[in-house]
Amino acid sequence: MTRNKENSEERAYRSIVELILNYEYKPGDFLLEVDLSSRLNMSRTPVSRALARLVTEGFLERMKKKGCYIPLPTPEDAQQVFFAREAVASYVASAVALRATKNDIAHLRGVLEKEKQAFLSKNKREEAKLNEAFHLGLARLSGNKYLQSCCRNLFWRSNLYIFYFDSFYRDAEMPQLTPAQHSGILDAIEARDPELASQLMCKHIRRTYEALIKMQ
Amino acid sequence: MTRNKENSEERAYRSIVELILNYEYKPGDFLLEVDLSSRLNMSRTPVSRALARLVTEGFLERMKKKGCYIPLPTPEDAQQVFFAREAVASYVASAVALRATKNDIAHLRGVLEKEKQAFLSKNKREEAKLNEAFHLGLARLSGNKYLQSCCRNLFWRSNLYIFYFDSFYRDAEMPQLTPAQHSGILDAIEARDPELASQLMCKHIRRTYEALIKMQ
DNA sequence: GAATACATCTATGAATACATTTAAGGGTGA
DNA sequence: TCACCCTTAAATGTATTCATAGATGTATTC
Repeated sequence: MTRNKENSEERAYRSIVELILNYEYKPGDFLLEVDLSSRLNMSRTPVSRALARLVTEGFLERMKKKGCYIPLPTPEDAQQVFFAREAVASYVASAVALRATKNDIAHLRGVLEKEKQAFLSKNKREEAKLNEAFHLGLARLSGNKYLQSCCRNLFWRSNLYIFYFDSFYRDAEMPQLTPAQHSGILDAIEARDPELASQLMCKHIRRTYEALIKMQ
Repeated sequence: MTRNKENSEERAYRSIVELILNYEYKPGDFLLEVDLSSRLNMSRTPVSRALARLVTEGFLERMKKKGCYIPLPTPEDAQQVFFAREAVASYVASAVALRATKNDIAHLRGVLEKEKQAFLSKNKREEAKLNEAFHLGLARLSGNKYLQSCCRNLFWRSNLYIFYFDSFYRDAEMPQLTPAQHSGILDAIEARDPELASQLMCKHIRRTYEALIKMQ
């Protein structure tokens, strides 16, 4: 498989996400096209297109003639994001329980193993990455590209909250039972129990949400 | 409420959708930027951006350096789209059952009334429009902008199939129990029965899907 | 002193010119 | 005849330039 060279828009897209994930911008900050284009050594065009994509994906918001910005987290919005995630991710979990091969499951077990280690070593960045790998991995295994893209968008948006609160409450540990919960979901999938998998996923997301609002 | 002037990208977006809905393009056709820009009397820029948006929304697909095109319907893809719609729309229906006001319900009843009339007069274009109004109306009433946008994207994509098959099988009536099914869903919502509403929505979408594949 | 009209500034919106990629077609050699 | 490569044209990708909306500040008038 030849890895095809990515174009500027793609690079812009990835770079912008990376910048956000590295706390270079905080919610409410405007991501200005000229700033970004000079920062990324390219013209405004690909930057502008990348931003537009991030907006339609729900990762950013935009005010006309003002710019794109990282959405300000609000309790209502968080509630909506996590509720939507519950809806989609639980469906995904049940679908995966019906479809996943032994190989798929083994792969996810590997992710969970690394996640546990990251959790023990308190490597939050790595933890977040592996959390994403787990959830988006499941989405991929659903075999449904539409559910996958919904999941992806919702996951990112919800991660915004985790990132945001995490950065302001670094001391306050998220009550991190995440790896254990993930493990339970995967067990249900391995047992080919769609109902249980769906239910556990729902609970998992709800708990994450509840942990979040308690931190506030 | 001052109706704010829409910009070129927006106009391009709406025009392109309109062109597709009027069968000016068929699945597999490339929507070329230059063609569209001359057709819509604007430069390539807003057209290109509108197309990009339609692609990220899943309405169109793109081959690099070749163009954007209306996706070729395949049974597998149809299955995925409708399955995803089931997942999201059923959740929406249950949410609406818990939230809708008398006013909301009255509004939807109005839509259904018109839909019935359109059905009786065999005005397919109008029917499709009102079908959209019903489903996207529900999505809006879910009060969850994320579910709403998922619904919207999935609905449009699924409509592609309805449009496509409809245009090739104009004689073969879709076994149109749609208005009756919509009515049942709305009844369940009015009765504040989220479980039933969700279930009926699921069935409704599945039936639409099954009617579709039978036509093939 | 407040309100309104006007100027200005900044960032995006749009048009245009230029570069690059890639699919496709034709030619060539095995 | 088939496979491979080279050419080329067509469409997008990118840079640049110009236009414009929206916000903010400022002066003028009542």
